[in-house]
Amino acid sequence: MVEKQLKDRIIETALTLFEKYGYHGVTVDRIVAECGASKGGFYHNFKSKDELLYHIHDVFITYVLNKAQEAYVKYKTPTKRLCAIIQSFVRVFHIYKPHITVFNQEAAYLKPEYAEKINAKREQYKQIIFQVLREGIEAKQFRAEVPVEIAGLSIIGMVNWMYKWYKPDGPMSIEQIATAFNDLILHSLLTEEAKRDEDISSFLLSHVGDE
Amino acid sequence: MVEKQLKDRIIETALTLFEKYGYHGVTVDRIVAECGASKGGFYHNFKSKDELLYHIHDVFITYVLNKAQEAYVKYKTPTKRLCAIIQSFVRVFHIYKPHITVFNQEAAYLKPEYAEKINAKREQYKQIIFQVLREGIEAKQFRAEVPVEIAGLSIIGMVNWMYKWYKPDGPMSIEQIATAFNDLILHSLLTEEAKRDEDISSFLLSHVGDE
DNA sequence: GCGCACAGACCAACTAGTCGGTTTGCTATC
DNA sequence: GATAGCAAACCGACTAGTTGGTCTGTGCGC
Repeated sequence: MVEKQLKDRIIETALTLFEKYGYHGVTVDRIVAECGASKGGFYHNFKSKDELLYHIHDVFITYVLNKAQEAYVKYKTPTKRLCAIIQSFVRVFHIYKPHITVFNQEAAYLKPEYAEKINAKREQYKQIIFQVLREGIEAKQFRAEVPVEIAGLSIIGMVNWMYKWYKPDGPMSIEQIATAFNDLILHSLLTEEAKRDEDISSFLLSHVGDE
Repeated sequence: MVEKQLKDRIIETALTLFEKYGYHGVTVDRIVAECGASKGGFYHNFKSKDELLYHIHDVFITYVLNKAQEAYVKYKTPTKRLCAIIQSFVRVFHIYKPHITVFNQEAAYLKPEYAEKINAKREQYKQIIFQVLREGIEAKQFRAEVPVEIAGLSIIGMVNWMYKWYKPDGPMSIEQIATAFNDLILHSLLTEEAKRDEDISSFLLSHVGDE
């Protein structure tokens, strides 16, 4: 624990390089050179370059899926659940931006056996979002006309897209971004009655009753 | 015009393959084999594999940028402009889905001189969206609290993300998807007054005054 | 008979992965 | 607490296979 293990150093270096140059734009030789390791050290820790790619994917999706499940269990109303899930999703960019970039860019290059595992978790995540949206409509918090699949995929899309523009040292903090997303998303989902609910409208940037 | 030229056949084949296996997952040999051409034929039409990648990027971004500019000129109010731009954006998936997949997945592998040209157009597109959002806030059609950049990037993100899930033979038509997007986006942007405007609320799935 | 469009054998460079060997750290023994 | 023994961690030269790109042609329209 005193020193960073080689495996971690390799992952860290690989992430930085993959994020910038893409999986195929970086050779194993480059990775090991950049972190002062060797070919042998690399293949002692990973079965293949593919396994490293899988590992990066898995760390991120496992983490974010856990966070969503935690948020789902912790809160009891659809609106609160959705906001908590989105907030946790956005927050991940703070720690895992390079992972997410690789996850969104290089998934196509995962070997079938790895892709299968990752896709199963990806699918689970999607289903949680869909579930919350359905519950929200059921509970009359979200508009009945909202198409669950489109709305769910839109949410996933707009947050995931952050990997193209989010800069940790940008003008807005990660919490501000999460709040802005929640405001936009809730405005598009909530029914008029729900917006008038004090408990719910607290997630909005401005309370509709204020004017 | 009587027969499909080799260049077009190469592009078409390359697109199908790139979409499925990624740019680096497909060799030049594979492309030419699959479309009954030869190495010579390929390099007669393209300076390099990179140029083919650039060409695919350019066709799509040029097309979609034109469509956005046309929509902007054709309509005069922010809401109409935004809806028309989004509609045109979504419609592109009907024709250019493989282009868009490659565009979103493989941009990192463009050689610097090509990347520069593409990014300039990409930036232009972003600015049109931002502009319309600013105009909408100015005209009091869109809520003043809406953060222009976040909202703009969200819109671009959610539509672009379609490349991950859109299937031409899915349950919803491209027009239905466009309508659903517009409904979600307008609900998140419009002021309460604007929603009561007959002319504007016609873009919503259900008119708020109906209840 | 000239040049454009294309064919296909060939090449040089690159890269993931291997393999015999060395170092390091831990444990049991005296 | 020195030492021997041993396994895991790590090194780096080497290899086999792959791939973008070249080059010498060849057929064909005008």
